[in-house]
Amino acid sequence: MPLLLAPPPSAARPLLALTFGVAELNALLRAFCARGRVAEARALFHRYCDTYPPDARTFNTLLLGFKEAGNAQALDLFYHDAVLRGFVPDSVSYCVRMDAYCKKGRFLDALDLLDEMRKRENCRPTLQVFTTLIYGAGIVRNATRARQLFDEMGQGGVTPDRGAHNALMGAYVRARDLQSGMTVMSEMERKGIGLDDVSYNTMLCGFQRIGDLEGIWKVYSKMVGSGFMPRTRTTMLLMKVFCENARPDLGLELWDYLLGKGCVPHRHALDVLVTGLCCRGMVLEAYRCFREMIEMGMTPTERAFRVLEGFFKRKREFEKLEEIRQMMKATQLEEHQCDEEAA
DNA sequence: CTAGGGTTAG
Repeated sequence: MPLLLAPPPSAARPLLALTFGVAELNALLRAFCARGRVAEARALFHRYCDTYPPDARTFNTLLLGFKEAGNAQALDLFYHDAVLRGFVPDSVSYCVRMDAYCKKGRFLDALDLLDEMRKRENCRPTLQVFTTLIYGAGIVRNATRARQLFDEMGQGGVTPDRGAHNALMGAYVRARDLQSGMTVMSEMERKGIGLDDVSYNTMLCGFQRIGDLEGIWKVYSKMVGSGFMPRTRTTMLLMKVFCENARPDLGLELWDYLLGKGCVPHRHALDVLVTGLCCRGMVLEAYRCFREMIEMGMTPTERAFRVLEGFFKRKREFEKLEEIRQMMKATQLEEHQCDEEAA
């Protein structure tokens, strides 16, 4: 769709002229960038930059837009053009550019920017800047450098937070040093920095990749022990690992844990669990979970239904077969009614 | 909502 550039609010409409300024322009640019329409954002910028003199936020918003679009080249072009217009980059500008480089594996280029920003009066490396670089070191599998940056941050008076620890942990995991990753995790606990879904997911992913079920179990036990509620991604990872390694009993345990906490697992978690349980002959347990999902007011996927249906047929459990068919029909009907009410 | 940390292997 072609971009329609409306003329700026004219003097004949003073109310609009008063309420639209650089802050509104920035919000507009952000809205376009957030939808991946950064080219249009840039066009808007060029169209209005004379009417509403841009501030640092304007430039940084566009830099961020290019970064999120994965377009490091356009980002560089825009950046240098902005500098020619008199833009003075701040910590945020540097951070965004560094992150764009890091995500492209250009860690050394990002480090050059660190040197450059240190020479400037108006900015210092911030928590986000260090975290970005630690992450960047991890991308190029340089865990040693990641650690150095982490220590350097503390010496520079910037206290590493949960995100910085997670970035360091991720760097160790990428470098296949799971042991050091676990040490970081313990450090976080010792310092009273709570672990979050990113922390758990980082380590679990690492152990999964090298096929270390013991490691998975260690992290999982830690998670359950502290009463943490995993988010969808982590739940799915655990469910798959358990069920695909002939341990649907552990998957069932996870299921019960989540329900015990009042959490409603994702529908696909049930797919994996039902399949895993049925394949190990635990059809009644699969049926129980299927029922529980319906009792929570959710409709299992067609896939979960088909799997369970198939096993009941095979076992000639015609009563149960009929029961789940009815349950499925009832919830689908209910959903339909909800849709209609919403419409 | 102007910035950082997780997903993916062959």
